[in-house]
Amino acid sequence: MEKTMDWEQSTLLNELTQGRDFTNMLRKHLHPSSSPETRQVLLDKILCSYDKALSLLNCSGYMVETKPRVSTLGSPESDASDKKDMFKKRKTSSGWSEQIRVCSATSLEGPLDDGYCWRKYGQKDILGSNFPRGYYRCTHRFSQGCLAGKQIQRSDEDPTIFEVKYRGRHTCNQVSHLVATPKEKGNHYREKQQVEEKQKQSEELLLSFETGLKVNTEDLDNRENIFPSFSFPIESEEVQNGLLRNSLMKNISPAFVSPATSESNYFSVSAFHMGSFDFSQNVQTSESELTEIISAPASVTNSPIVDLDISSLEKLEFDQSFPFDNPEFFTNFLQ
DNA sequence: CACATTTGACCTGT
DNA sequence: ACAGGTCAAATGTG
Repeated sequence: MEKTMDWEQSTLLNELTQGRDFTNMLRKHLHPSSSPETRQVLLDKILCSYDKALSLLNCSGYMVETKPRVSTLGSPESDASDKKDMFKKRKTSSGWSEQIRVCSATSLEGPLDDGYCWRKYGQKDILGSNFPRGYYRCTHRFSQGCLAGKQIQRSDEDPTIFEVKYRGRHTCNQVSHLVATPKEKGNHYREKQQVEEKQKQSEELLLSFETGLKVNTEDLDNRENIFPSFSFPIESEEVQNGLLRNSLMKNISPAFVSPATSESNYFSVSAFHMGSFDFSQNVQTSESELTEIISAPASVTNSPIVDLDISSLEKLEFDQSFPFDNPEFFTNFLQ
């Protein structure tokens, strides 16, 4: 099996090379006779490549060597020595966001679906904790280079609460696949189940918005690590100045915002689609707002993801008066 | 068959 | 030495 370090370096190289190639292509399409659509597509691809490359550098938790190196993917001699290197170059063990507590009031099954496909790669008993901690990474880590990861651990004090930590951001396309297109291979059955499940959950979702989804965030000093994959479509001055924050944090219930990266709600799905505004780095949130304790009905926590038509959301451009807190909006949306 | 999960071993940082 | 994070072979699942 290939080693992480090699895979990351190879992916990084790949993304940068792609970015350069797309840039060259874009240059060829700069003359007026070329279609704007083509230029836009190329631009998107370039940005996408940069995003992935940056994710690899910043979010992976690994230091990337500067010296050029031929990919050793799959080569036999890479195994023993490279494995050592891999760990040597690992940065400190942090890099996880602060924990987000997700309450599952009646179910002990734990938070299930946050709209992303996770693959469990490990579990550890943690000293002083009654419950083991599960380690997950994005299913599309190897296919799409998505470096998002999360930890889930059941709370000692309240077993109905799950403490979730996130790392990295999603650069994969899984949500749209899950919603719109069938997979070419593999997961047919599971994904079909998920989609059907989500349709069933639409009604629950409505209820849950009215009931109030609640999430508790704790120890939020390190705010830039919170909501690592949370993105919004706009990058206006208003956003930078925190006006959007006000509209998001107050007009939308905080619960709607907080667990977006996490275990439960629709927002995480839409956020993924909505582009480039990095919530975690642009939103400054007051202590009181973030430490507010909230809890959720199990029906909500377990999987209130709904496959809304994100393009419609984009058209709304997140007007400040956008009626997120108005149940009618969702009623209309879900019909 | 192709995935995902489980779990003991291994590695790193403290 | 220990704890936390990850790997990878074995096993499970649809």
